[in-house]
Amino acid sequence: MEAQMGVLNSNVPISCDACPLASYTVYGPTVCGNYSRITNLRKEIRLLAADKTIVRAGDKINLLHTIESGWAFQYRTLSDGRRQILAFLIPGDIISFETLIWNPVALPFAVRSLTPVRLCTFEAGSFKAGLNNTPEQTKKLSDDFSAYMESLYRKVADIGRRTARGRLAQLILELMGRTSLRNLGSSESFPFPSKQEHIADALGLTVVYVNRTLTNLRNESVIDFDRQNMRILKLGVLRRIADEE
Amino acid sequence: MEAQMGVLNSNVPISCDACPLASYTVYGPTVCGNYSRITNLRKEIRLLAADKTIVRAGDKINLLHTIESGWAFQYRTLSDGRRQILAFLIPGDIISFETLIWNPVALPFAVRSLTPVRLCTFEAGSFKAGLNNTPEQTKKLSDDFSAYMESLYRKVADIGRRTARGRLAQLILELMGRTSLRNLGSSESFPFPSKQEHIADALGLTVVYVNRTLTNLRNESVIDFDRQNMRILKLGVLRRIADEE
DNA sequence: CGAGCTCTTGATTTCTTTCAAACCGTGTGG
DNA sequence: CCACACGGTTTGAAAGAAATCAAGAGCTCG
Repeated sequence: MEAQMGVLNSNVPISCDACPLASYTVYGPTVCGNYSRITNLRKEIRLLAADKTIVRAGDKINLLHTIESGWAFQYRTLSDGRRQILAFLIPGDIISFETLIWNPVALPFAVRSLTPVRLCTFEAGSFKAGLNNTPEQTKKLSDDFSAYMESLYRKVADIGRRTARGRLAQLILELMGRTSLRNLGSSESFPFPSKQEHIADALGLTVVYVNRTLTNLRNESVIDFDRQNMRILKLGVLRRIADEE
Repeated sequence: MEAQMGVLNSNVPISCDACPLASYTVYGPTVCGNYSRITNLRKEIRLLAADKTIVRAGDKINLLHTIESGWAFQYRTLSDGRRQILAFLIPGDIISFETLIWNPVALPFAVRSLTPVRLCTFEAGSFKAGLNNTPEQTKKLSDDFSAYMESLYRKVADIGRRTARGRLAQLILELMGRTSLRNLGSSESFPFPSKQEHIADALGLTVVYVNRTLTNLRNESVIDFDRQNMRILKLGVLRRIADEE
């Protein structure tokens, strides 16, 4: 299964300089110049099955997790159980930016594995201290944080103002872009291991309606998909839908 | 009009230690111990009429604004003009947290005045340098940022998962809480100078439907309101609606 | 006093949900 | 190796929530 995610299939920790994802992480620049600092700071590698809690909402975490393989997602639940997914996390992502900026914080969301995941865990304090303050490192941190905020704000606008088709198109394009940047997929096809239920929870829709909308797009040959992959057949059309609907 | 907001009605800049809102700002602790530092850092006071642009989306701002009186709001617009309000800003709020954390950033949202506003503007660089790093100051920054993020995440979940009544109740309670913390209102009544159109844009609804929902709650005697104020008549009921719907 | 907003209400349409059932692939046990 | 159970997907029919269209009422400000 991990092999399907295209990263690693062994349980043996590797040093960060051998990690194909290292350069994409928040600490990428630090790893490049000085990888042993990071490797030494790593506390452990955690292996988790699919659909397991990684952190709970309200936790005061002093650990910092990076995803080495597999997908996870941040979410909140309402008192009656309705769930809203705030973001999907893919290999190279950090579980919680807020912990990096100010710790310890009571997390405003929970995080759960979507597929089996391998997590690199660090202790927040020493980790932050270990981030050398090169201009590159600072910029990387800033850029990653900005991108995260940007996608969060966009999400509010999308959910608030777009139709189901538009939201879906936005989500597909966002994940296409993010997987592509990390060499996990291309603009034609990328891994998308989530169930339609997760898509629904991410877009503020019901599973049934997500299915209908997805099926529409498939019937129009805009996209094609199965349990594990999303294929974009007409990128232009998808972009138009994402922009206009 | 500014008098209605309960703060100031003169154009004359005052020193921060005389400002009734100073202790609520991000630099509150710094002002308390050392207000002259902040007052000296202040570049100018800007006066703006209602419905004027404060910053544009994409701007790389190196100025940092704090609201001294009046309301403003952060928003994004889609390509076809649909608008989503991301947050209302009230006296004591900072226009853009991101600028405080990492600058200069291309702003992921625009900000516009809702009522006439008085802004205290600072240069971002010197301002950040001027924030002395007392534990209190650090904590205040951290707390404010956490609260901001929390309300952002909650907004995603609310818009994605709640019914119109639930969203409205959430918004009213949030603003009740925030104005109350700053002595701008109470749990019974607080200033709420926005048009129903803004409420609609904040909740991802249409004006017409906001009006109907608002009218419902008024008919049920849960709230009462006019152009400038919101009154909560049955706090318990409102809380229940906010929680369950 | 009139022009122009904003708010309010009614009628209708569209989008999305809900409920229900069938379908499909996969893994499991006999 | 087949039957069955299970979780996820798909489809249909009907109900419900929210949007749209349209017009009138009420303020506010020049």
